[in-house]
Amino acid sequence: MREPIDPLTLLQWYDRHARIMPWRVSPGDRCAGVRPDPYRIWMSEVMLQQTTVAAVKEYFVRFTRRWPSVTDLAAAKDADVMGEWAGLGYYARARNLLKCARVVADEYDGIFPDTHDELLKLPGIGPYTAAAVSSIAYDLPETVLDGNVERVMSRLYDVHTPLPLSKPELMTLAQALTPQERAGDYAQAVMDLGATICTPKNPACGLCPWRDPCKGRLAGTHVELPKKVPKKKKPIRLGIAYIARRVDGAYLLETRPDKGLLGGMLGWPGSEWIEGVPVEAEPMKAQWKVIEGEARHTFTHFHLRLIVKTALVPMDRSPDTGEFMPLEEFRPSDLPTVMRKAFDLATGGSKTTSKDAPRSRAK
DNA sequence: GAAACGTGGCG
DNA sequence: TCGCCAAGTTT
Repeated sequence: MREPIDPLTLLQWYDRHARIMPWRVSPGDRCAGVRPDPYRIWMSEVMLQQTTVAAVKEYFVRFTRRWPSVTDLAAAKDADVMGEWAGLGYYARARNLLKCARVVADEYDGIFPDTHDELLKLPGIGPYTAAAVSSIAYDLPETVLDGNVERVMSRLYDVHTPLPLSKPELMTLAQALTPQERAGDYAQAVMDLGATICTPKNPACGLCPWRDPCKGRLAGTHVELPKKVPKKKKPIRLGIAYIARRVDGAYLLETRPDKGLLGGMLGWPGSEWIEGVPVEAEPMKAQWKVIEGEARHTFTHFHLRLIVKTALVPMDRSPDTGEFMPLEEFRPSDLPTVMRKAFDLATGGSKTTSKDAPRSRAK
């Protein structure tokens, strides 16, 4: 061991190579005394849970423009927050985001707590996010252990124990490296390293500030680390979605229950999604017509093939399930992606991806 | 500890 | 087409 693994080496790399993000205070500005806004750090960290930076950026800008402070967010309507989150996935995050904002506004005077333990009590904040907010927003020497840090530590110390069994060991190693000074920049630096240099495939070891002391690279095993327990294969489920349009243009929609898949989101009424043949579940009496093709979508633990049926219904008939939403209140972008795919199939392939179009009237 | 929980990009 | 992966948390 000729050369110790030094956090300062990484900080120097970060000073030159830090990525620019809408929520980030660059190391230069940080040095000049600029402090990050804990509200923005918290929001970015929740959005970044299991989600790529590229996907998050747009949502982050949109959310913080619409709700600039935690008290603004706490006062928002549930449906507005869920609609704004639509498309980002893992919708329990949006429900917990709002819950957390209301707790911070009501019980913490609108100020996020700074300690790991206190942050951990808040909805939607687990060990990673608590450490991220504590270190990045408040510069306390907490250690973040996300997928990037797991990969970097596994390679740096040539850990062959598979995840998630190796987590405690990786945490110990990561904590030992965490500096007392510049803890926030250091946390972001390890994650930037993992995201841009120490990548899952084709790591750019030639550019790595920790190239020389890296035990995995020395052993030649780095590319196969971290080891992971094999994943299960995804079954295929089938379902039917019903898209009813009233003659005045209103669509029949339902708000899904808070628990479970797509909880709290807007969606088309439909059958259960099961591995066998789905049972018809028409939300109202009508001339239902099958649309040719199917909407395909993959969730975390199953593939879905969704048959879509449509109907045009008169004004004087009420549904058994769901409610008609006036055309001027309906934005396809408020739907989770699978529901938007069903809508696109029903309306003839025109893609509806933009959140830019405002509701034609607010009320 | 295991399973549930979304989505899009990439090889 | 398909599996892997991305700044995890909750139950």
